[in-house]
Amino acid sequence: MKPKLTLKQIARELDVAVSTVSKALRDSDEISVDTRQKIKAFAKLYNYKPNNIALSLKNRKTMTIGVIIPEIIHHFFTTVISGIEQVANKRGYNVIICLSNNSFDKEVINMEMLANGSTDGFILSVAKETQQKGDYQHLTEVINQGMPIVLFDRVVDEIECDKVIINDREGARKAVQHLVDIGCKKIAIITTVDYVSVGKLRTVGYRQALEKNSIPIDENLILKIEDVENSDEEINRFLFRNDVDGIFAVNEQFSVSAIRGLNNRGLKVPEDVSVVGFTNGELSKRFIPSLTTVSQHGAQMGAKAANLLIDKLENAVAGEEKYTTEIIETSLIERESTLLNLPLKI
Amino acid sequence: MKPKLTLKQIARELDVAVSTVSKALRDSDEISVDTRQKIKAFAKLYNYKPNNIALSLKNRKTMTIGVIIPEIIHHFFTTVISGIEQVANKRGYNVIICLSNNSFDKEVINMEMLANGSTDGFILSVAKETQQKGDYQHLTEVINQGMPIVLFDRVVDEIECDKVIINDREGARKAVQHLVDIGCKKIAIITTVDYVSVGKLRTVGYRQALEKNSIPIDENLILKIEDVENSDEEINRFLFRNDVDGIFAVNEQFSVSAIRGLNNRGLKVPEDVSVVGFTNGELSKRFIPSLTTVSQHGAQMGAKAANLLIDKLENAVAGEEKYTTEIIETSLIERESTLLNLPLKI
DNA sequence: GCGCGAGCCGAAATCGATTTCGTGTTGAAA
DNA sequence: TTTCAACACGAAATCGATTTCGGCTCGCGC
Repeated sequence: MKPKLTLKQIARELDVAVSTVSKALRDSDEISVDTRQKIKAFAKLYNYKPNNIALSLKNRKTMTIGVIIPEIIHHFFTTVISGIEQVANKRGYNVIICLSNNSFDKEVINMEMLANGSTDGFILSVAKETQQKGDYQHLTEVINQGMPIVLFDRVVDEIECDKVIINDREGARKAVQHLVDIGCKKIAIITTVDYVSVGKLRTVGYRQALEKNSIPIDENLILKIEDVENSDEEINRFLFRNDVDGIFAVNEQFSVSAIRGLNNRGLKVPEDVSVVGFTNGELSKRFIPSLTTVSQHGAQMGAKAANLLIDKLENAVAGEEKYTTEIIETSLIERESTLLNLPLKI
Repeated sequence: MKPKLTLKQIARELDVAVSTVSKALRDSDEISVDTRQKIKAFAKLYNYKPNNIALSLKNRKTMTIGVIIPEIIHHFFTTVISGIEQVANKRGYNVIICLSNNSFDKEVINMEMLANGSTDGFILSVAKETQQKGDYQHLTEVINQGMPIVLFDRVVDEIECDKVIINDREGARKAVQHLVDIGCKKIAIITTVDYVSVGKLRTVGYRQALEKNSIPIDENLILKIEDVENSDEEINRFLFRNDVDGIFAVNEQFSVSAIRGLNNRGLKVPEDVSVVGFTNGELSKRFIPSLTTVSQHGAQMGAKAANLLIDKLENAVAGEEKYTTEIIETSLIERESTLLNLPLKI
């Protein structure tokens, strides 16, 4: 077990000064070619790598970005992470990921932990509890310290910073329009409570689509799930007391719960009822029937967020006060859950 | 935008020495109670937080652990991460996550990036390409530098270090035994190529279970998928040329592909064929029929790995050379895909 | 009144690297 | 021979915090 090689050790070994070694390794022409080659050869031989911590301290930047997400269970977030990772690594940055588990406290703790020198900036999607609470002090504090933040997906209007969101309202509108197009008359929505920003927006899109097609909105057909853990029974009861021919569900879980509920009632998808979901995850692709769904292009979102953040980091002085909000458009992926009598496809 | 507060600034502001401030904040009795209170009050007021980078440099430890996983798509890995995160945070450590995307090169690059001071140790599951290549230099090098490593799931026998694995062979055996118990006679396995360690072990478990029950092993019923991306057609063809009444698939993807293939042939699960999968993910829980599956207890695995690593970090001098291999037992979760005529349940 | 010890505090080294500035040597030009 | 520039390299400050060690002041005892 050899402890790691430092500049000082190289200097001692070669009987030169530390500064000489440093300069030689960075190819400064202040150092003679001879000495440079000798030092570089030595360094290569013993596999010298500069200590990142020392560099971070000296340069006052860490070259890492912190990502905080509510949960990793949702496939959507994993795709976003992939996007962030790709861009960050390409541009020379590391990525630290922390989970808030949708807890306000853990979100705050994580941010504090990372803000004290560990990262140069943040990419985050706020916890459900944080949205409910409406307390964004930890965000403003970090921003005030001069750390750039990029919010994505679950964003906060009150905070001024770069944001990347998907067009939830329009995505929902497209989904419902698709249901209308294939002939559905009684379309239900299974959504979340309103304080979850994306759920709210998708509900708005649902209403707009119906209005546009002059379909009266039946408030009984709007199901807002409060307790996500036990959504199954609630959805089941909902489907037993309402007759529908189309369902728009704002996530994968609700979609399959709906299908199961319909099955319980003896109804089949897509023969009796058509279903459109949100989030193009494994579940949607592989379910039987495979799910027509609104794809959020998570990787693209992550890439965008990373680019925004790094741009800000590297032009810290230049364009100070301009914040942008990027909107990622969705696309509807048609699959079996809204098709009749078509050959199976994935 | 106020730049962050440092000890030096506090010292200047209060007209004392830097060392006094430092000691006061750490409650050293070298400093009078008066001064201590004054300094602490000031620090609290201006929300002073020590710079982690400086601490890392000084203490020669970063209090963060690096996690490198092949892919985040598999739900299994996300559960492991949750387990790691929980333990690490509880014990005061940060977690950096990097993805290798199953690429050998990216795995090496990530490790080098993190090894130079960013982390105190690693938890990793090696990339598929790395297992295929059999090149583990990057691992030995890091270990030689005195950095502890914990390998999990896809481990490498040639490397001496702590390991956490699940009992793949036994898990597979249980799964196949279950198929035998419910009356299956012709049981197929859909598995991976042999260089993926876990796939190989699960195949061994399959063989053992059959032998134990005196069922002759039909090599035609062993399907090794090479091209995971396009496994669907291969599985489909396999099911058209073989008559089976039970299928053991080594991951979720293969399970649902199999069910789809059976449906294509007009066979139903579980009425005509029973299916057992591996990995207790969202897909298994929510699929219709929901999948009987071998649960790997990923969170438990991650927690174990994190504890092993941190133990090693904190007893660096004491127990140097003792490496343990923890085995996480699996459990079989019975669901609809192996049940006949039972009420739906999740 | 002097000395000694306790109580408080400050200077400086340290972690590992970069960078500015200074210094010594050499050569050539005057 | 003197002087000055170019060249090669070294010393030291710096980033932010900790910690050792040394020193000052005051009070108390003799």
